[in-house]
Amino acid sequence: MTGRPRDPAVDDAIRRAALELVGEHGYRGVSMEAIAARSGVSKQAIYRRHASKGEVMLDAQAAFARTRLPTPDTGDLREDLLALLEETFSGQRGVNGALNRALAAEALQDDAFSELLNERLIRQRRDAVRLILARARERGEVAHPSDDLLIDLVFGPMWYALLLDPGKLTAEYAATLTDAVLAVARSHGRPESRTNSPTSGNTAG
Amino acid sequence: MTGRPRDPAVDDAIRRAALELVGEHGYRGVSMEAIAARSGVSKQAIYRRHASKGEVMLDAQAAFARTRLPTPDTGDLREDLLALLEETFSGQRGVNGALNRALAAEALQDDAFSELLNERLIRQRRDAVRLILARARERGEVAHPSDDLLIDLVFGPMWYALLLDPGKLTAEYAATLTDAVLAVARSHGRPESRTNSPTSGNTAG
Amino acid sequence: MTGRPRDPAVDDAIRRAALELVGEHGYRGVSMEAIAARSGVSKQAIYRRHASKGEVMLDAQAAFARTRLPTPDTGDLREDLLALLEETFSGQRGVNGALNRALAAEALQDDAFSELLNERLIRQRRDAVRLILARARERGEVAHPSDDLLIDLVFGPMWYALLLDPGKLTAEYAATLTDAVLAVARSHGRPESRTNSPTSGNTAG
Amino acid sequence: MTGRPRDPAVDDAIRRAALELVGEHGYRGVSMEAIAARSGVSKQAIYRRHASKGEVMLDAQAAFARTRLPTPDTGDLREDLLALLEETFSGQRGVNGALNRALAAEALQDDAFSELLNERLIRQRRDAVRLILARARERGEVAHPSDDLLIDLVFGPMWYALLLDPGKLTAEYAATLTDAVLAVARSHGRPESRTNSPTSGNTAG
DNA sequence: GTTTAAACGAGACGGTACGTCCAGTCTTGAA
DNA sequence: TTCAAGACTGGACGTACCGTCTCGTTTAAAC
Repeated sequence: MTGRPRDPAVDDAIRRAALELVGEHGYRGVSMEAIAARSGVSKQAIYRRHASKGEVMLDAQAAFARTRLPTPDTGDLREDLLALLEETFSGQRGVNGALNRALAAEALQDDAFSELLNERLIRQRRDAVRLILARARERGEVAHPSDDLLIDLVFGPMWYALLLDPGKLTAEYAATLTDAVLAVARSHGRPESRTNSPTSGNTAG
Repeated sequence: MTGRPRDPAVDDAIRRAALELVGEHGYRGVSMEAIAARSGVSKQAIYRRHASKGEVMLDAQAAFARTRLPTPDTGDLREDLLALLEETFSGQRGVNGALNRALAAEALQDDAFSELLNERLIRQRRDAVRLILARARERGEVAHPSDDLLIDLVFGPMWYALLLDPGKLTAEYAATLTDAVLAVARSHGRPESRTNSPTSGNTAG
Repeated sequence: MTGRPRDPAVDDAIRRAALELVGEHGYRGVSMEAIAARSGVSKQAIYRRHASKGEVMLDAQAAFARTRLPTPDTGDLREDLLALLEETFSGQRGVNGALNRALAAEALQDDAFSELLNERLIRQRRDAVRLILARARERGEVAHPSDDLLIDLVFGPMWYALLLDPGKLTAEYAATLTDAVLAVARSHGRPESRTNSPTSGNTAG
Repeated sequence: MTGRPRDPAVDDAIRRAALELVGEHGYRGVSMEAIAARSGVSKQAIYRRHASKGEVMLDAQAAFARTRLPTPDTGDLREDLLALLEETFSGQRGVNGALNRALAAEALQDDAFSELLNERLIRQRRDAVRLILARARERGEVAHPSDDLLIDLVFGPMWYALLLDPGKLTAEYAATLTDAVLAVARSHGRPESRTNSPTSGNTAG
């Protein structure tokens, strides 16, 4: 009834092989077959744990990513955001970036996987920003009513860059984007009058 | 030296079959083999034109998209942007949306294809926004120095939504996003003084 | 290290399908693809066993031929040879003959396959004749020093007929050829004196 | 109505390319496509002249072979035969041998081609031997009633060797085979009594 | 200790698609 | 009408993975 317990070394071997192979051949160029061969593990053992290549990769990624995720708290929204963005952007280089792109690719073609990715990776990042915003909101730095939109403005351009030009994710771009998000955060999220009369402020009063 | 010229009817048949099949089985469920069978065209003929399934789809998509692409000119940035976004968002439903997601997935896994996608699809959309921004800038509606950032703020969240939750792309989200972009456009793109005099809040008053 | 053992039923299915298809469409008209389809076996499974269509056919042929191969022992060389030749010639009709011709064709174009054909089919037939000759030699019926030449005289004309006119392989031709081989067997394999004395004709008298 | 006449240079180019390619890649490894490419001639031009690769090769071969074909007339059957066989055997080396094997392969799988091969190549060789035999018969050197059988004994083993072991076609084998044919030629083609009584000669008397 | 049951490697299995090659035909423009 | 060029359909090639299925062996908990 109990049977032989799963060997944790097998899990590790799979993760290790997966990451190596992505580094060498890209996500596309990796097959379950190759992971099995490289890891010295049978295909059966992999399929016992993961339903698809995507899940293998997500597992490998999560095992790595779990360590990080800082939520700076400097008392200043701009500094907090900037720190988070710089950290996040710089993490999109190398194998890690390749893996992220691959996971996104998988999610784009498979709703169930999209769900999974959201749960295991995306949500945590969004929550980190949400926490920063909550603190800033208490300090009166945020006028905009929707955290979610602000978060979209943070990560949307990041994934967009990952899609078209990963090289764009520099510290400079992080700063530019931070300032843009700040501008929105300070706004009320409703169109101001375009007449620009000095009394426009009164409409809110 | 001349040889028999390519038959344009073949190009059309390929495009038509590709779109039909994506509609029926999704991008994943389409194979070059199936496209050839459905279109009554030989695989050779397809490979002569396109290097991969992605290119076939991109070509089919581009042939459709070429017809549209409105650049509203109402004399008001908010209205122009909103119109474009609503139009674009509503175009991400159904087969077209599925196709866009698939193309993005492909681009995420293949740099060469990413390039191609940029050239044939992305650039045109960005240019449409760029034109709208240029007109608004002349009218004094845009203070932010970088068109590119503003454009990133328009399309970044769109692709981000396509990745995680395509259902998010409603007219309402278009409006919310438009206002956010406007807020940034009106800003100077540089952080406001953070000297944090207790009266700083009054500047808005 | 052990792995799942090969399924002998697969071997059989391949052989059966191969023979059926040769009967229906001729060797030329058979493809690996068709063998796989007809046998309900994957192409992989076939290529795991055989490197080419030729090998598949040879295997099928050999599996059949293995059952037969009589070596008559009547105590008389002529009768033994005649029986073997009649049996062999009559076996070159219908599908079997077509198959033999095809195997020969394959061998003519591929040295490695020639080798294989020799090992698996030809050698056994030659050995059958060799055995007959050995017994006859003990009885003093064979003067010619070379078994191999005598065997060549048996099978050479057979393949030659298969090449140019398979219909020639009648019982009558078997008899004629048998007598010719006998004539050589009784000779010493060296030219008789050609001193050409006018009386040399008398030696036969 | 007359149109442009065919360019004989095209015929030559085809033949030349065909022979070159057979030499380089073997008959198997030659395609109409390759012949066209190598010769700088369009596929159309080839198909206008020849119905198949086999016919191209037969044409190329015939253009070469037409020059030779000696029918020695030394006044002695053995010498005539030996000369012919040595000449013929030595001609089966190199490209020529490869071509002959290929033509045979083609004939084995295609009755129409077999016919053609017979007409254009085989018949002439048989006739050469037939002529030699006729002269010998007049000199009383041939007792056997059937020229055709004797000819089969000459060429059968040759093709047989070509099939299984072309290296066998040495001058020595030519001699051995010649002697065997001679033995048959001197026989009556009917089985002698095996009792070997000295009176056996009388049965014919 | 012995059972017992699951995990393990190896690798065969039916499928499906891949991207390539060649056959034989057709279509262009030039000679 | 031929010619070189090259597009065209059709079909098979041999390969690569997929996810599943035996095999024989190993391992640890339950008896």
